[in-house]
Amino acid sequence: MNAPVRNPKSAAGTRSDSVYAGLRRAIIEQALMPGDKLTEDVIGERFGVSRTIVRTVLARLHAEGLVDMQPNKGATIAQPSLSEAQDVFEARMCLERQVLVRLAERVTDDDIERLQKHVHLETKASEHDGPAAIRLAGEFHILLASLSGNSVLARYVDEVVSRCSLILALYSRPHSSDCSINEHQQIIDALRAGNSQAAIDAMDHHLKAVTDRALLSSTSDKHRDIRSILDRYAS
Amino acid sequence: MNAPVRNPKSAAGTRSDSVYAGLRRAIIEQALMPGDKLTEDVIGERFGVSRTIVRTVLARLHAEGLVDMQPNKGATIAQPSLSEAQDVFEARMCLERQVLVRLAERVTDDDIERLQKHVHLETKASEHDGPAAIRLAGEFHILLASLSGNSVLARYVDEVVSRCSLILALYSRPHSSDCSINEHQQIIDALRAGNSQAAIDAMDHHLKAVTDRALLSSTSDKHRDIRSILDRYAS
DNA sequence: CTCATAGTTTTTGTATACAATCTCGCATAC
DNA sequence: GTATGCGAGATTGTATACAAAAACTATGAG
Repeated sequence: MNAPVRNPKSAAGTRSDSVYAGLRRAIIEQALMPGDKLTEDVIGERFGVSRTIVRTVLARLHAEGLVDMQPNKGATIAQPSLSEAQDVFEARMCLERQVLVRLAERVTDDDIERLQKHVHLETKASEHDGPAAIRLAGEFHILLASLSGNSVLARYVDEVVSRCSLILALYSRPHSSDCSINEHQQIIDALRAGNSQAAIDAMDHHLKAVTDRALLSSTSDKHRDIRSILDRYAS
Repeated sequence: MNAPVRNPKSAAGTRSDSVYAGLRRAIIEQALMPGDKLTEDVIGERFGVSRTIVRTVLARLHAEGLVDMQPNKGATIAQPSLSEAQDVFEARMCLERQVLVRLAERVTDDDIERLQKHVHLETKASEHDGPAAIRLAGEFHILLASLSGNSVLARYVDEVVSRCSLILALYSRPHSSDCSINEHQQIIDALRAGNSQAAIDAMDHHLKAVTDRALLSSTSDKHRDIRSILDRYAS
């Protein structure tokens, strides 16, 4: 039923990793929308694991701010309030600035090339694959953070970027990526030139543009059936 | 066996919260030392809960970087490498600066008073209660972050400060608090005067002093028996 | 028609059972 | 004496069982 994936990545559980990855991707790509109910049985059934595993995964996603949990009422995709959203953006700005400060003084040609390659990927995906484009836009920032060489910074950036996907799903037009690829290119160019201040300015401008897109749209339907969606992410 | 604590705090589980709090405090106060084995059965027995609960708690502590987990080998109190330690300190510096930037422009007299009260607590504890002094020193920074009004910042500061306790346990003299109370007072004074730059400078100096205390001492014994320690934290 | 209510079904919280894996001691060979 | 296997016991990974709580449905009163 499920491929015997061996992902010797990091955490405790072993089988939970694939469920975690799938669910997370579904959220990031905005296939699952804020407010959607995450029933343990449903997820377990679709991914071919028991509730024990699902529960671990949901707790993890909750810790990252991607799902809300209420005692005795279960889990839903998080619906950050406007104030939470602002907090996330401010923290993100602070963290990504530090990433650029580090990168400016230690980025290698190899790093630049990887970044450039990623932007090409983004460009390609932007033309036909909506969901992947959203994910890739975020992953550019995650790649930056990971290249910075500070694992703590990398983890936190990963988290805030993911939460931003959620925020955009809530407050912006549906399926909008949170990044114009052009601005990513500007950051790379500034880094290549060794101009840390320009890179930071570009990032500031970039994130400010994203923040301003808060326009409050639909709060989603009552009880969507997530079964068919999960199937696409249970690979 | 266990007090029926009702802690309607935040997360998913209900009973797990008290185990989480107890275990966390034991780590912060350096009663449990880096490397100590955290056997699920032992913890469950001491806290009067099943392994299911313990497992949730350990996963949560792992996500926060306080415990290491290896597949099929279980959990131990985290032993951050020197490089991880540096990453934590750098992230902490970055986050706490932002906290002060925010505080400088919105701190109230009431906030100042709470901070001042906390430092008094620290002073009192420093004279007789070693473990509590360590915890209170960290909690000063957590209080600062929570007063900043940014929940994301607050959560991350909480995390890095906790990890710093661990780092100090590993690399500094045993039972040393990571803060001289005097420096906390300087930060309060700067905030009271509305001098944000002075506050940030004081914080920079403060954290730099902490960072420099990395001196690498003992890596702890092979297999300590944590049972008696847990009893003190299973209240 | 709206509201309240009782009973049924669904879903969550927790404990426990069982298999897979690891640890450690002990015997044996070299 | 050191190293190599082997086996008993301990520990973890996962599924399942069961009780408590919530959600839903349908019925009846006003």
